[in-house]
Amino acid sequence: EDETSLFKAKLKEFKQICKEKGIKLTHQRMQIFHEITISEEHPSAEEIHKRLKPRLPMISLDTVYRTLSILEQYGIIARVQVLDDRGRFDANLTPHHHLVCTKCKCIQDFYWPVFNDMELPPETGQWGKINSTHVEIRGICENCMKNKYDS
Amino acid sequence: EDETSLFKAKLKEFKQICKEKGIKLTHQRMQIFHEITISEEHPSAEEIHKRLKPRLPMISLDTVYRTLSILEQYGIIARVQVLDDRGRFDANLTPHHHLVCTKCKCIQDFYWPVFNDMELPPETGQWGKINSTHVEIRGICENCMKNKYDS
DNA sequence: TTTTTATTAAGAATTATTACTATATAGTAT
DNA sequence: ATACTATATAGTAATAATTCTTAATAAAAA
Repeated sequence: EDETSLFKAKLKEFKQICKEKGIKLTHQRMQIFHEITISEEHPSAEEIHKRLKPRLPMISLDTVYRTLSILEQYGIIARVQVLDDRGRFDANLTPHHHLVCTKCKCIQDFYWPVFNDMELPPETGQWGKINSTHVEIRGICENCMKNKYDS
Repeated sequence: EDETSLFKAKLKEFKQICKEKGIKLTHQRMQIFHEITISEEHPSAEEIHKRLKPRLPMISLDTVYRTLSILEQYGIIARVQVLDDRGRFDANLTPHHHLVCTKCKCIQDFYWPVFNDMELPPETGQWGKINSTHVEIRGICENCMKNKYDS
């Protein structure tokens, strides 16, 4: 399918970067990269570790953390830090924004081309070198609104 | 000056809320409230604790955390969570946005009325109840750019 | 294949934050 | 002003997320 080809392209890019940067291409790294790439819900390191456990029973949490940091460092994935929660990761690098539920802490992507094309206010021009611009909307998701009398 | 009168107004609001909510107005709380209100650089709990230490040598870090949580809970201050860093706090509740340096982790406010008045993309309408919309720009601040060969 | 060097697993250490508990204090009634 | 009661505090212990340490292992280079 399309998803698979997208993943293959990403994997190729990943292998390329590893070669360029002299990073060893280990089985664990490939698996972690795969897991983060196919998932949509911005998982945490611990979540990824849990998902890999059945296939890689010996994989350590530290390796997951380390690998995610490296992927982030080389711009292959992005770190999403919202709320007072654990760090979470996102392999979607196309310009997008986040809807964050302050109750269940779910994160949903949304796209906003009109925003992406906007000119930033002049005061930001003197600040330094801008790398990313991102909108974070906080609120309560529909699902939590429905279950407001829970717990 | 103007700053002082602004602080006085905020303090009055704070006292009012304490009275309404049955929260006791302690010396520590007033001092913590003062410190967060006069500071511009979104200090962490630990930073506030450090700043209060000379005046209040016995103040515990736990009290600072607890008080900041209460202030946040009652909407008197806001929590700013960026990067993989500790939580930081902001007494500026007027709609504003953040420039975040990924190197020194400094946070600078900026204002963008044009953005505030924009209509959000339709897909966000179905998501749930929106409480806040905030732009986060990441990059390297001018100061870190200058000192790029440091450390 | 052998050597070199980076990476791994496991668990210890660290850091930010929260919980616990006996004492102290604010707010209120006396 | 004094006493009372509930809440807040300091100090310390506990927890949770993340990073560090080290000996063993695996990938890339020779």
